[in-house]
Amino acid sequence: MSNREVKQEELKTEHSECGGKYVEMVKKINDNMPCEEEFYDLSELFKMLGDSTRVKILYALSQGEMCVCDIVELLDVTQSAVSHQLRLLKQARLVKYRRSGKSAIYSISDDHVYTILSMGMEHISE
Amino acid sequence: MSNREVKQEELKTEHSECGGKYVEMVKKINDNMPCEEEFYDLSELFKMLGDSTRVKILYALSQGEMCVCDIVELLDVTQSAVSHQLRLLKQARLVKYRRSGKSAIYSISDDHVYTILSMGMEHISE
DNA sequence: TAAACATATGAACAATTATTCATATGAGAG
DNA sequence: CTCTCATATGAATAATTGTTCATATGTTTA
Repeated sequence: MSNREVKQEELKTEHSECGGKYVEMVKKINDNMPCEEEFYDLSELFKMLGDSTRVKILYALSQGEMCVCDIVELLDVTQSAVSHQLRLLKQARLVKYRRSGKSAIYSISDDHVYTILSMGMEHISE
Repeated sequence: MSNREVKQEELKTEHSECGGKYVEMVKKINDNMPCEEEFYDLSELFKMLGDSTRVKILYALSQGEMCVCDIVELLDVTQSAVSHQLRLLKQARLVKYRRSGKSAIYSISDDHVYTILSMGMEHISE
């Protein structure tokens, strides 16, 4: 018996008495709940945006590709800190990079990132 | 002399030699950088979405308002944990609530939240 | 008013995480 | 090959944060 089935069983038999008004809805939602992994990935994505250094980096890169030393200069952050954060962003596939001589040129890896950022900015200015 | 002006001064005089290719662009971006507070607020917003319990709660509420015990049942989380997280979400104005008898009915506070969530879900399924 | 239920909250603990410092790697210039 | 610049990385530290447990608050019902 899967976890989901167990959960439904509980829904049928053990729903608290708090109202009952929502029992049906809850049952329905439960049937269509994204799986654990999906929620995990989603929260990991937002976690990446949930740090002001990283958000600054992403904002900068959203204006165009640039190398690490540009970012260091633009923001008020150590080279080491920027590099560490870029590694995380790269792992999360939010940015990509290429080497060019001594420099490493970073850029936003796809348009979704930019859209999410804009949504966020729109939201905080209401 | 403001911080921003100092920054620009540095840009003119101390830009690393790494390329120079981006100096002009960096200068331009620097002039239009959102302020520290804006970045802070933005990252705080995403931080709220950067936890799988909270994301689950928000997803549930995106399907319709419900009381705490519904959420507890739907997700696999303690009542206490849910309550703590709801407080944070409320503080961040991502959810609102009203009392109805013994229950507290929570709901998403505005459509932006839903949009950002959807964007995120779209992104992770590429 | 007492009992039962729904929710909230404070304190403690464990886990995660961002930054710093020191140093390593990589790449071009001389 | 050596020096210098650009970037990366490991270890240590400090701070933040999510959950749990115990208990408090608030609301209805008997």
